Amino acid sequence: MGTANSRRLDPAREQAILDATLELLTETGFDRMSVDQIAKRAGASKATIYRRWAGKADLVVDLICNRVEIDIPPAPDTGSLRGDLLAALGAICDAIGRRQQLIIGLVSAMLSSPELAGAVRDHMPGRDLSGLAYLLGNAVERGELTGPVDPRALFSVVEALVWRRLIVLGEPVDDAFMAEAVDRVLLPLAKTWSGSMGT
Amino acid sequence: MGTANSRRLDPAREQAILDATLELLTETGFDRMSVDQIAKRAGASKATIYRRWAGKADLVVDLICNRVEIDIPPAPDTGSLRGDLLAALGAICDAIGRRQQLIIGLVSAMLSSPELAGAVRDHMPGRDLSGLAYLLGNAVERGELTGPVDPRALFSVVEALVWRRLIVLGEPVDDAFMAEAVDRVLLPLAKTWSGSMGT
Amino acid sequence: MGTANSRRLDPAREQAILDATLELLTETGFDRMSVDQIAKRAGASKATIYRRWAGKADLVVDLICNRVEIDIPPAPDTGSLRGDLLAALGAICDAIGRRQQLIIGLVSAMLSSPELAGAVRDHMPGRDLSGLAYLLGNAVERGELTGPVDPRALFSVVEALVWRRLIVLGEPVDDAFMAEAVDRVLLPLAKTWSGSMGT
Amino acid sequence: MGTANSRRLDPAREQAILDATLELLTETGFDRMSVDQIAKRAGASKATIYRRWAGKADLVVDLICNRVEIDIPPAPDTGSLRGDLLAALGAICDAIGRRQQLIIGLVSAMLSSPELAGAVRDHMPGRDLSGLAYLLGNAVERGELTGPVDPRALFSVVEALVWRRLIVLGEPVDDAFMAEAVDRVLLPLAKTWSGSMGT
DNA sequence: GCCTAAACGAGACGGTACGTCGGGTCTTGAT
DNA sequence: ATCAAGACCCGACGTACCGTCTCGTTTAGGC
Repeated sequence: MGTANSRRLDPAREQAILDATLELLTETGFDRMSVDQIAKRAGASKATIYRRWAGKADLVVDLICNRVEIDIPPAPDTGSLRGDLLAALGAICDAIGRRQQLIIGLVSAMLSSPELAGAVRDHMPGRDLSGLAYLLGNAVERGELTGPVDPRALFSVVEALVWRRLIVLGEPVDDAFMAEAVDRVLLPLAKTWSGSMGT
Repeated sequence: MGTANSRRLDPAREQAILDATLELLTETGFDRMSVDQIAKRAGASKATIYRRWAGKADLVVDLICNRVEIDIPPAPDTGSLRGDLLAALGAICDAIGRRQQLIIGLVSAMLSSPELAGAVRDHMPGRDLSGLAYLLGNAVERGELTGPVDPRALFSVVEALVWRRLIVLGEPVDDAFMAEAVDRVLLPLAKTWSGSMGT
Repeated sequence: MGTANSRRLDPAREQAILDATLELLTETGFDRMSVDQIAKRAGASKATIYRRWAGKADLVVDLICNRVEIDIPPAPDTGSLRGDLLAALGAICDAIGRRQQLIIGLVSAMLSSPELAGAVRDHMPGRDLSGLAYLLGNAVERGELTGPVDPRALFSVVEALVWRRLIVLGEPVDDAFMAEAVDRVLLPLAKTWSGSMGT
Repeated sequence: MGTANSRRLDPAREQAILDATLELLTETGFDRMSVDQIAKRAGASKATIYRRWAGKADLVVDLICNRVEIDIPPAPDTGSLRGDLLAALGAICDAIGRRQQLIIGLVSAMLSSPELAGAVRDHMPGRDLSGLAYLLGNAVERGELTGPVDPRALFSVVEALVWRRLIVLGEPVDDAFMAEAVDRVLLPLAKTWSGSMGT
């Protein structure tokens, strides 16, 4: 019944190792998680791990960049720009909140080695901004915005606010945060940008 | 000949250790820097280090929070809000840019232990925002802003953008970044906020 | 094109493996020689090795006991007992000297597992002592010995002296050694034993 | 109460490690004994072991060469050369028999690395042959030997016979062995040698 | 000017994790 | 059916670092 592939690294082992890493990363964090623990929990051997990844940091980076899907659910359409933004931000924050420990692990790994950080930035796939674009398009149609707004620009601000909240302030991305972010920053910016142009 | 104080921890040793830490942190980063290296370079003993600080992370935190002065030079007054904001942001980015490695070390230390992160947040003193407040006040007087703007709120956005740039993007805080931050984010927000109220 | 026998363990593979083992054993010694190396050099697979032998030690033991013929050339007949003994010992030492590394490997393997050591002792076939017997017989006929001498007993002493030289002293079995062994030990013992009885 | 020496490697730890090594070597043999086991049983850390010795082989060699005294009890004086030789050989075999496992470990270590083997041979202190010399002297006085006999030469033969018994034959050095060794080899040689000269 | 007590450098120590290597088993695809 | 290729588990290896501890020395400050 063995499903092991010969000649090729066995994908089943790979998955077991990634699963174990995910669990341990969530439970104990990056620093306190050892490669031996991962191997033991995955029922794997350390050699099997090092055959695929260069080390703990590399493993975690691969895990988060390529295996864990930061799936942000589809567009919300609540009838108002503010509601849509809140819903979208809520979805993002939800996804992040459930993986807060993971993200901290990722940052730890990136800080461990600059080369790795570069790899993360390259492989971190261009996030799907279609939801945000759709939402902003709706607002234009509704007349809430006078012109198009670049979703990438808006997202970069969202990203900045979320990271500051998590890393610098160390506080959760809760409703209060979201409300303030939308009302004080995102809505004003969207309206301003839509006035001139949407680069 | 020695200037060491008996009965009291010798401040000269402390300084030597902090200096060595600063050097090594800048040269090699947090992870690759070992306490033994610090001790050797400071001509100190590990015991002397551990007599004062709880560990590597604690040492780095203390170094950055209490010893390295993030001195943001005084207000600029260039005649326009945009110029003032650019100048102020430039000063901040300058101070940060010269200590980029340090800041990454600080983040590493904070991620290493949540308790420590809390300590950092508590001791990271409320930054001196008088310069920013002064600058915003001038803009009101000049008529560029229609009402008062909370410097803390504006600073939190600045902070968010800078951190994203450094940690997430891994790019330097250069002129292009500053110009975009001011023109696309800070000025719009300041104007919007000054219109309604100055919370 | 291949000469490989299907359906039966291919003797050619066996020989290639043994050859590679012999080479590596001679070059690097027992400990430093790995099964992977053997496989690679033989152009064989580890599975093929373990299909035939129980392990590294077993392989080496088989190699030395059954494959490498410790061929001691025929009787010399130099006209005197001393000359004959020297010639016979010379032949033995020659055969051993050329395989010194091998023998050390054998001892390593035996020390690795007592069970194996037993196997070696059982399979190390009663060496062909006919040459020695012939030589001793000649000496009796010549009158150099007053009675028969058990060649096995004499050989066991020879064996002991040779092993001590190789393992304990770590010195080669050269002419000086042989001369001393014959003159100081073997000849006296042969003469003594022939006097009383020939057990 | 701590007896630890600062600035210098603590002899107490050294002894604990050597004791543990001795135990494990006797219990499980050289190959099956791991450095981790030694460390655990000694209540020491692997670093402490590697601070002193270059590896497992080096440790074992040092243990046997410099720490375990192969104490051969004093001269016997039984009234006859045969009795004296039997008693002396008995003492040697006793000492060896109780450390058979150790000796096999030593040989394993020596075979592991030729450099080490050299070190052993150099540091293996010139055994105390005064007992044997005394015994042979007594035999001359008694008239059992007609002239002096070199104890070193006789000992080298003893050594050879004992090693062959242990390593090649893998049999214990028991009474039967001793009797045969004395009657068939040692006594004849001693008598022969004493006849001509005692070099 | 001694005497005591603290702080110091030096560095050994127990631990834990690292990344590597070798032995022996097993599966796959090709011959 | 046997083979090469090589992935796999296991467990040992030797190294590095952390944070603790103990030495013997230096340096003040109180007598």
